[in-house]
Amino acid sequence: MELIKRNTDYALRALVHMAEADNDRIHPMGELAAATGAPETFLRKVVQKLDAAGVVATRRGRGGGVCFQKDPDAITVLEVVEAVQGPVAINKCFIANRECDDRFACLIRSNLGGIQNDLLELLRAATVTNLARDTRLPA
Amino acid sequence: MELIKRNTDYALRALVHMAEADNDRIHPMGELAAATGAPETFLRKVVQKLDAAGVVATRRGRGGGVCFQKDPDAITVLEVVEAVQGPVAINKCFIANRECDDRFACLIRSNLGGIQNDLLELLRAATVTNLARDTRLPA
DNA sequence: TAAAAGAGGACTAAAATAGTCCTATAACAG
DNA sequence: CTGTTATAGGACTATTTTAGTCCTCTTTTA
Ligand code: FES
Ligand code: FES
Repeated sequence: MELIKRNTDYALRALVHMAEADNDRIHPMGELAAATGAPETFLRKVVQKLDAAGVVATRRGRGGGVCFQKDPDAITVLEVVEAVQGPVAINKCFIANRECDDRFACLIRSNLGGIQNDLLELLRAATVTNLARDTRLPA
Repeated sequence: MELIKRNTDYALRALVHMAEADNDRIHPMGELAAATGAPETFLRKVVQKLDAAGVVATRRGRGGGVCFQKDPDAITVLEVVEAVQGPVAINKCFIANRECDDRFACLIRSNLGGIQNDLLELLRAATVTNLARDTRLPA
């Protein structure tokens, strides 16, 4: 099982690419598709979601493309994942309030709850800028 | 996206049920199916994997069923998930070594690596016994 | 030795993921 | 004011994963 699906992977690659090719340049989809290895038509859909989430902005027409709407420092991995894939949860019952019948219900749920929170925190702690700089190297 | 799929959910429910109905009793599949709400034929497959992983032991024939092979204190959520669903990863490249072309490859991977480890640690920290006792209540 | 129980493989159904295609709309250059 | 370049967005399809069923076989013990 992978937490990050293809669409989010593409999104992260695109954002990292944009963060590397510094500043406020506008990046046409074609460039992003080439840079990420994603099919352009598919990447479009992904970027549309990032746009809807306010992570990037897009412009149509000649000279159009994609640019950051938020500072890449402030874009967390969690918000990218949620924008592109939808909610992240350790178990179904943390997304919709189903799957719970009286007996097991809240023992498992309440104890997994801690893990759920920690998981989200983990994803919230990493930003696009983090991903774009190799943190393995000494500062 | 849910980290824990139905099969693992059933497995955890069954294990929690066994841990609650204390000691070394042998639990027939029918009982576990009723207790978990899982279709019995499906639960069988799940239990077989727990068996293969050495988490539980099974006995055939009259009076047969399922019992713990490991102390429920020592059974981590991670090992249940891995036994039933297979490997857990934040991204595909942490399972198989694909999906990586030179450019993005290791920046993203190396930085997500930390999250990957933390995630596994999180799942390793919780045991079946933990799940069976409501940790919200004061000690 | 028959009934009760799990083993295991082949199969099917449903849902999520990944991707395509086609038409429309926006921006700008000439 | 029109053609070209670009994204928007919906409908569609293909592939893969998840979930579940079914049937036959073996083990165990009353
Ligand atoms: S809320 Fe999911 S098993 Fe109880
Ligand atoms: S290893 Fe997965 S994107 Fe580089």
